[in-house]
Amino acid sequence: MRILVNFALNYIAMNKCDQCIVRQLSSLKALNKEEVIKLANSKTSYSIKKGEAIFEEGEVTNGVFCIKDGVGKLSKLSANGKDQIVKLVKSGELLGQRSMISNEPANLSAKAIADMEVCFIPKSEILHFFNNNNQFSLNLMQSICEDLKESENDKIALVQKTVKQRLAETLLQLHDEFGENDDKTLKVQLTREELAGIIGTATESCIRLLSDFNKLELIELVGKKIMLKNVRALKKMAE
Amino acid sequence: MRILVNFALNYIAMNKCDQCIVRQLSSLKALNKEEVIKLANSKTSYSIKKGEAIFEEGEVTNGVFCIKDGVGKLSKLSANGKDQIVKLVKSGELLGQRSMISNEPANLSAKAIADMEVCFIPKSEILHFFNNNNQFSLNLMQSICEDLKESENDKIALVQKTVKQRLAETLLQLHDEFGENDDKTLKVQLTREELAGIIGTATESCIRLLSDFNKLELIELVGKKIMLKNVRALKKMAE
DNA sequence: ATTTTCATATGACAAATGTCATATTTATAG
DNA sequence: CTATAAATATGACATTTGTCATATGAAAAT
Repeated sequence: MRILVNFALNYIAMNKCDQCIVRQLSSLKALNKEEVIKLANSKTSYSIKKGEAIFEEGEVTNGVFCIKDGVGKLSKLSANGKDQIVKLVKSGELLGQRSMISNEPANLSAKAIADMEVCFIPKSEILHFFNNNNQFSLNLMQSICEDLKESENDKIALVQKTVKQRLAETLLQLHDEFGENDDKTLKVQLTREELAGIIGTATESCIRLLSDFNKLELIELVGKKIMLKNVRALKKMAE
Repeated sequence: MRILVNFALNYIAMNKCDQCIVRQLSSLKALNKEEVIKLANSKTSYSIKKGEAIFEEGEVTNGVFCIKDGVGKLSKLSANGKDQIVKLVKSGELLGQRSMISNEPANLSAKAIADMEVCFIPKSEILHFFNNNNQFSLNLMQSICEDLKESENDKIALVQKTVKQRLAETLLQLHDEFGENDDKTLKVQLTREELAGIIGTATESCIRLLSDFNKLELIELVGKKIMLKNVRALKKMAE
């Protein structure tokens, strides 16, 4: 009887995580059934409203966050009050891996750009998987390596490209990564300020260039939303 | 007899790597005696003259390089012929970890800034250690996380700080990381062009600012060498 | 020793970008 | 439904930084 109940409970627990998009897309895909059950029993779920923080710069998180749904930004506030966005994160990704591995407080703040559903996995679980599942540790490593490569390339783009080029590049990336709505506008809904934060420029410069792009018919501004009209020309501009 | 010879050979082999600075400072410190012997038997050593490349962007390296001695730069050439330096590396560090883990050709070129002594460790060895030694894999992971954090902070500095601030910051970092000669000048001997490549600006701008710093007595230019004269003021300027 | 080459230095100017002021539109609170 | 606040937009201007020209100094080659 006891065994049967445990089996049922585990079955329910596992299902919660086994079907999850994060399990399918992230390093967690390497976990076996047993590990997924362990995961399902130790995680806690949260809802985060647009604008709210998952964690702030300097906070000790002691675990990682799975993004089940929504979009978030990793950013750092500068002395002059500007928020430099380092990376956008979306469903299927993990958050807070770096600080956890380094044993350091978060270097960046994580905030929701669209309403989010996240799960928290305590550090002890992740380290257990890391030490007992080579494929998981390799996956985790590869995902951090991917972040590093992207960050290095961003760094180079910041120096070697103009703001105009970086805007064109970023619009294309947002389109690629997040897709478009039925009306062909970009699915990620960023304010001009946030977009400026990604390309690393002043909000006014960003708005001005969007206007220019609009006049050149590279894009169309539909209210606050942005529609890409000439992808080929944008690609050319980005180079 | 055979056993004795093997013992002697292993003893010699191990010594080669066991006493090495890279073994003491890098992720390799987690290796046990047996693993060090395995390492010593599979590595190959190279001398690299100042200016020469260890590997070039796009090359498949299939392993990592240990830096026994010297200083190198990781950089990427831009369309307009400028060399953006992403990171400096010095003795005790590993090189090419990211590409190896990601299974990708090198994203950056590695060149010697001062004559270097390096060892090459094949990928198969590193992966073997990664899969069989948890402390090693954790160390490797932490070192990549460290690179990621640094890269993200650099990215933010590029956007939020002026060229002047970045120059001040970089001079202080070079002093911290590489130390000074007997005559108090910076030990890393970079050309103005390379220094410009680190802070991400034009060579002329870099030279001009060094002149300004010189006039303000923040630094002193001793031929091509640089001596920090007012660290406090430089720190203030960097913020 | 002298020529040639390369790194450093500085001036003059142009281009890119940031800042501040101020509309105008859109969203939010009461 | 209006009042208020916030986001978007644009102009005018200042500042920073890059580019090109050219000079000077130092190192390398002949």
